[in-house]
Amino acid sequence: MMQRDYVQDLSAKVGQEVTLRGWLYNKRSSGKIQFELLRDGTGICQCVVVKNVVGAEMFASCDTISQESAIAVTGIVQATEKAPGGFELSVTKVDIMGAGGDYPITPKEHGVEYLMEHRHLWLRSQRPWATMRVRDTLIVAIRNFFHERGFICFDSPILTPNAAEGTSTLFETKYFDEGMAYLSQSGQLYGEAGAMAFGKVYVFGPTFRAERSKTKRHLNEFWMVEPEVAFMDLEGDMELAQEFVHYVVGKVLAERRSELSILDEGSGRLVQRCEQVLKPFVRMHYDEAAKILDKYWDEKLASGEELPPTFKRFEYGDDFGAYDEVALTSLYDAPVIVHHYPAAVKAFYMKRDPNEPDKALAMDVLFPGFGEIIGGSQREDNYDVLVSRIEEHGLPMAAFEWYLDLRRYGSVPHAGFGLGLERLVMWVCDLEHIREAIPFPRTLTRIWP
RNA sequence: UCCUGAGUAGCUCAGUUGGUUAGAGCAUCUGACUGUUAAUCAGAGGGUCGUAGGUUCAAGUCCUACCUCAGGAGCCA
Repeated sequence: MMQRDYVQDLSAKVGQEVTLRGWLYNKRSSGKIQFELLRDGTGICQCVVVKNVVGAEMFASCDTISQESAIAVTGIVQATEKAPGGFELSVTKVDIMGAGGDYPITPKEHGVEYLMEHRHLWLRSQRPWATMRVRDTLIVAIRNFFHERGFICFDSPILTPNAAEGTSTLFETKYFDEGMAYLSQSGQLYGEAGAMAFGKVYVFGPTFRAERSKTKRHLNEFWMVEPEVAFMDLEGDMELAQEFVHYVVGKVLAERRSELSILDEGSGRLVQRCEQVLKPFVRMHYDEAAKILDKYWDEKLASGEELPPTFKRFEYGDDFGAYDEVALTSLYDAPVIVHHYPAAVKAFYMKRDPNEPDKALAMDVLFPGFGEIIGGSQREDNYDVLVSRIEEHGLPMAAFEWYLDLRRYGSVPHAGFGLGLERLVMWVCDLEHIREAIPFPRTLTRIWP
């Protein structure tokens, strides 16, 4: 591979001549001196072009370079406080490799819709750049976390013959002569097969939901990581979820400080957010959470405070709505795990607590001021019970024959959870909308670019 | 699927009670400037006011329908 100089390595090359290759991010010119900001993917470097150093001809041609033109700049690395980032290049030579033309994203305000229409170019800008680097760190941390603990990566199919939970609306496509196939909405059931084969596995892949969701927390295509562990109960599941969050968010704090600083404009707010979730999680039974919410809404309603038109008062037995999750987590400084949800509002495969038959051994991890990031449960491991659950939910038994085999042959207690990658990226980066947490979002009204 | 709001220059927006030739900043082009930090300063070009219809002497502004998008709810991760 050819010798390359990158912006991120400049601190070790002060006084040396380097050639940076990248794109013109922005420039300022002042008659006989030009400041060109070169972006190479690893960072941004200010390049100083002085007329009587490079000569009138090269100076004039530099003056014509438009935003996002591809350039190779040669010069001496200088340390200076006047340059953003602390280093700049005293330019001796500039090669224009590809002209830029009228670049649609100018260094001024743009609306989100306009930026999304140019997402393929917007990714070059600072905020998406920082966000995607945080996302990358989270992905690597997720894989490392599981590998360090003896999990193996166990890919589930994306084309599946049936709905996993039988509830969500799925994308469908023709599958040769086999009828319809559906894009996977969860790898969990396959993960359970993996857990019985390998003990500890994690499924990490794209997930598809054809719901007509229209909120800032929903994508129709997103990435989900789903660990599944044999011989683990709900208690172990909650411990794993906490350890997992601490590990991956800890990696962001260790490796992506400068990206967080770009995202919060140097306020340090994002670091504080991350440190919040490194605390021990608050755990509470659904009944306790329900009591707290009852009191919370009673007081709110009594105070006469105006509530949003879509507000619906929580009642015991309900799953939590968006307002409930935000309300509950606002009372604590750390994530909250709610467990033992009413079985009626949860999926068929979740095991019920023998001591509280109307409650599922399920848990959700709720992040402060945000809501659900993780949902998990101990799975039903008894063959007869599982069969009757499938019947109760009106699901086609034949489709679950292979799944039932897992209970026919050496069934054991097991548990797991699912975490939406983009929800985590969104929370860590404090994004306004989840669509900024993935390179090319797929939402109800967007499948382009 | 339900509720709310918005569409005016390439982009972000202003546009009063309906009233002359629809404005600003940025971007683009021309010029000035040797330390700029979204550089600044002077000038120029740039518009079927989402679409269709209606009211009126007169519509960006009022009315009706439609289209598109955004925000919120539900569904969930």
